[in-house]
Amino acid sequence: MLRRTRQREAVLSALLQSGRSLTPVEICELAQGDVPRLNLSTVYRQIKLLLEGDEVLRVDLPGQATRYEAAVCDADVGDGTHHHHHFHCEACDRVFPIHACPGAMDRLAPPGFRVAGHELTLHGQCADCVGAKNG
Amino acid sequence: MLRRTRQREAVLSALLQSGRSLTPVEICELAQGDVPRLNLSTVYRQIKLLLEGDEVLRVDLPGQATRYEAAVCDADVGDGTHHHHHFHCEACDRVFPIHACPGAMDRLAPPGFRVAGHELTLHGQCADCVGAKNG
DNA sequence: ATACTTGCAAAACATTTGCAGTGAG
DNA sequence: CTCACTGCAAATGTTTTGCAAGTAT
Repeated sequence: MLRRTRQREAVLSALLQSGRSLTPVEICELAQGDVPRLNLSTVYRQIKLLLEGDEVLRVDLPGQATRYEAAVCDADVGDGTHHHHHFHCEACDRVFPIHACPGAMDRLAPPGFRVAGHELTLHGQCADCVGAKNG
Repeated sequence: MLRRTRQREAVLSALLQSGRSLTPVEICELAQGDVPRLNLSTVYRQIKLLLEGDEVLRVDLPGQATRYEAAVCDADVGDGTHHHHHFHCEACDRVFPIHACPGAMDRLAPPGFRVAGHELTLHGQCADCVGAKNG
């Protein structure tokens, strides 16, 4: 059975409040705002529990450290689709959710292939980093 | 410039002969059949070079160690664009190149974001596996 | 001969685990 | 009171790097 602990709340809260995907280290640093002595091990243990409970999603971008995000992101569309994509900022290395989708990808696959789903990752610079560079 | 070395051959050869995705450790063990003193560091260095030359594909399955496979793209288009995407077959676990691209992704990013590029991964079942299942 | 490559060891980074102490139920 | 959870340190696993020696061109 699962206990309700401050650490658990802090981890989930960090994920929810950030509104984006976080690495375990980022989660730990954020959550330490609530629980200063929070340990990375505990973050990993909570992530594992939260994954099993489908409260967080694993975000695995090729070549990047594994990140996690709250399963119930902002305003959840009621249409049943959690579908979204990611933007990876090459400057600050943060990952943002993108609630848009070009759709109709199925045509791209070779004939005979059955497309079950897709992942799209944009990369470049986020608004913050574009701003920092130009101004 | 790139030199043609026994280690480079051995790494590529291991990938080609196995016919599947391998972890760096697996590659190293296999390639040591050709070059006994082959080192893991060298495998990683060769992988990096081979990735840049599009001779090898990275296969990143969530929760598993990163694997690599030979990018034996038959008929390679000579139109100057190396841009392509990937299809991951959930049945046979192979990765295929897709020489098509929906394009115009830049609109999907939030305002202020600068999009430098994108990666698209389709997943489902390849023609072989669809055929094997139905017939 | 030149300088890209290699092998080895050690560093850097990511994730897990043992264990004694803490705290939720 | 119990037992799951926590913090810390140390183990494990993955990938990168410094450097002297090796080798393709």
